[in-house]
Amino acid sequence: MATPWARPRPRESDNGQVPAAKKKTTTANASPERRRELLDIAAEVFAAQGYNATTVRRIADEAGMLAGSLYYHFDSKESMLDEILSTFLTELWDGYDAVLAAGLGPRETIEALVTESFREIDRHRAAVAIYQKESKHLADQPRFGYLTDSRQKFEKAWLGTLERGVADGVFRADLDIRLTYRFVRDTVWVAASWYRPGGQHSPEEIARQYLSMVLDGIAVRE
Amino acid sequence: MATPWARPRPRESDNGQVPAAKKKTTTANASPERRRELLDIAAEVFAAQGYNATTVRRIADEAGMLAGSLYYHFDSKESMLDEILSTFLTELWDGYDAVLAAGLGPRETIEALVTESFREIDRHRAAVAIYQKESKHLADQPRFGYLTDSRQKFEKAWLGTLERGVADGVFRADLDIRLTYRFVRDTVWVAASWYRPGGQHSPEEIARQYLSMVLDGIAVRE
Amino acid sequence: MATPWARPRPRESDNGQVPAAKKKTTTANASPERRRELLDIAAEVFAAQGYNATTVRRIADEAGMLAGSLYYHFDSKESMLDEILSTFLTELWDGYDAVLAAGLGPRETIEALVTESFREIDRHRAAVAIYQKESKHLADQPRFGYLTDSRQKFEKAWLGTLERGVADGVFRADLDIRLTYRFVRDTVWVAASWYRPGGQHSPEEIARQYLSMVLDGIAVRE
Amino acid sequence: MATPWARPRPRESDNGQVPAAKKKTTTANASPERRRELLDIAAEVFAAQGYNATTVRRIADEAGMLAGSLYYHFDSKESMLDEILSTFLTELWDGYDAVLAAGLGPRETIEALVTESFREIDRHRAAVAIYQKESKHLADQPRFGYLTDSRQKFEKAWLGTLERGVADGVFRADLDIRLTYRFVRDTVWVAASWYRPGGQHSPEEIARQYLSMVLDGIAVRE
DNA sequence: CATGAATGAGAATTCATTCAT
DNA sequence: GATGAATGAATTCTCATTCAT
Repeated sequence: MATPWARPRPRESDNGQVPAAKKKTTTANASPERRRELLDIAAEVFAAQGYNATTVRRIADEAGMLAGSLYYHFDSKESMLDEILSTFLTELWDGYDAVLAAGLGPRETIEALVTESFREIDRHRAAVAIYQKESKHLADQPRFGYLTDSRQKFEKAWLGTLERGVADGVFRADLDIRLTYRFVRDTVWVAASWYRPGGQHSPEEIARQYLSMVLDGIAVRE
Repeated sequence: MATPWARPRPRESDNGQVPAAKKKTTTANASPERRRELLDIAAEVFAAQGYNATTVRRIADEAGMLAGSLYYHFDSKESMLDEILSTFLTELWDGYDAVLAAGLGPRETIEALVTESFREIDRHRAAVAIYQKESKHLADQPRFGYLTDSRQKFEKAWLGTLERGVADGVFRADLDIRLTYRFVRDTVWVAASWYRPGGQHSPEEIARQYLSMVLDGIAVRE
Repeated sequence: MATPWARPRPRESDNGQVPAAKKKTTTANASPERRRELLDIAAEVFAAQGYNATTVRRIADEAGMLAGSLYYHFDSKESMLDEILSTFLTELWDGYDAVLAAGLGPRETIEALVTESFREIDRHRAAVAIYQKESKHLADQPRFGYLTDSRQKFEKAWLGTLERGVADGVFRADLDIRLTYRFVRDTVWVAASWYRPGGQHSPEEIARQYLSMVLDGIAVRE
Repeated sequence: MATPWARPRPRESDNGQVPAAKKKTTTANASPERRRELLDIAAEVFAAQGYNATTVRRIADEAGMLAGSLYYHFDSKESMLDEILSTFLTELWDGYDAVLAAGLGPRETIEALVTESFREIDRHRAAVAIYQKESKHLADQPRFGYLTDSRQKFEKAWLGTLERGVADGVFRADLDIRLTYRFVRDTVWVAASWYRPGGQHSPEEIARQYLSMVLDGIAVRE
């Protein structure tokens, strides 16, 4: 499902009237499966070493090919990063939008968003880790403007839900609401830095424990 | 005060057997104040752009000198990073050790550690941000082994306190203790990514709100 | 008809001693018409962008195929260039030789050569443009030695005619004869840089005007 | 003297309000003499091999340094080309403008322009040769827009003078005036391809002979 | 202390070319 | 005949670092 914040990134056909021969046949010829494979490899390395510290050669090594060969599939190192992040965000918003459209109460919405977030971390661990580390400075570049768009929509969704919860009396009113927002937000996403798919806890189980802490605190109630 | 985890980092000579002689006597002559100034500038840029993405020229520009001139003050870009991080950790542990030596109860210890952490974030924002972003992959290098040491000591302090709290019945026993540890740890440190010194809340005030959330949760108690 | 200056350019085997065997039987199987088409396309692109700046992919794009597919028809990019130039020169010399064999007077010979030249420009505009831009540095390579041969034969024909004209008293004797040669030669060939076939003037008309200027000058005779 | 067509290419200081440290200290630090030296070398190689076919390493070799070292002096290979061409055009127009401002008759203006052109060829042989070979396709790029500007101003000056000459009855009226323009223009500039400074003829002498041919033709007047 | 001019080891990227299908 | 996927060498450019002045 198309989400409004995701800029349309033309992949295959850009033309329509262009004199045929002009389209840059360069990139994106390859089969989607191979692209996916290579992007998964790249994401893993980016997440582990950081985007800048990752050489194209390293990715190619990991994929069992030569550095130059990657350019048959992708325009540039940056476009790999781009595709990794935008694919992740598209799927994330597919999930979030479904949650937000469900018309749940504030507490249930927060619960559902947290759970959905851990599911995304489970599915896109590498992309999430990259997002955490790189999004801030990438957002400056026009190409990655959608990161800013997403961040804003994200804030609106979470902050709005928290405010609704305070208004409804289900969340404490004595907290700085923006501080609370950051607390909840970070609480969830930082998990990407240590989470390993296939561990002993399912994403849902982790979500449950996190929610328990965030909602009820870690102190024993006297 | 020297802390046990901080390995003695020789500035000039790293060897141990070669008396001296050939060493490039160049570095580290400069006045300590100038060093501090330059390191502060470097830390700011490292934090903003990431260590790898930061060029030595950029730092020099910011300091109003030419890239080569930095090498009068420092051996290398890496040694700047090293000094920034180790200085920060030394001060952090000065504070933590004082807290841990005070013999407080588990809840009070957690409160004191969180408060101390926000004070460190206030004082070393840039260094903390760098630490967050870079420490994981730096820890591989022998030179930055102290990062691993610190991390372990850190885990022992926090995790131990939490366990003591569970045993004492002041923290909930129904939570996965390691998950809880990560939750609290991340909750505090991630703040460095958005915290700006001189904002409307003092570190102590932020600590209080965070503690309130972490300990009691954000949901209203019925 | 084979012209003496055109070295016999073996297509398949360039050696002379190795019988055959290992040769990549690939190339030059294609139908002559397809070859021609592709060479015309290539010539157009070479002329427009320069040989070096032209990628094999660009040519393939323009021909509606993939870069690799060109290698079914040609050994290499260089061999395309080679064939374009040698074909042009072969035809040029067919024309020139006919003129030179006609036994005309110096002035009529010059007129006929100029006219023939404009006809060649009309027919091989792209090849002429390529020749102008690239021949000087290509001439170094053994493969393109025939460019040097052609240039020398060319000089002999034109310079000789001019000298004969001076001796006969139909051309001015007060001019540096080599300077005059270059003047006339360039005067004709540079036209390839702006000439467009199918324009308002026929090659013969352009030749007439050029000749009028070259022979009589642009100033009004008092 | 500043000429209107020459876009102002900021060299040293771009700022004024920019936060100081931001200015890209990268390039153009070097002493003007060294820059000149290197540009002269580069121009020579560009002229001989073509811009595209010239590697940065080749230039560096010729200059006795490593390829990377060139980047202390220049931003890029392209910026070298840019500086070579714009310097040449600036000087050319200094000369042309002086001629055009002198208020001479059409014939004398043409004579002066031709003479000035040969002087420029004498002084900037390499730049002229580069201009001839590369200007057409460079003109597309915005960075080299001034080439188009110059070409237009050039055409206006020469074509206008020719038209004035026809009107005044000093040039023949029976010639296609645009054809004549190209004839004269090319006649002069193509000389750059064979001219070698320090040869047996001075630029003025060559100009005189060329003018004699262009104005009076090469045929003996009966 | 700082500058100016380099070095040299990569880095990303390009491109002609190959070859199995 | 043509495609898809690679290779591998070359190219431009970057940057930490050095060092004589």
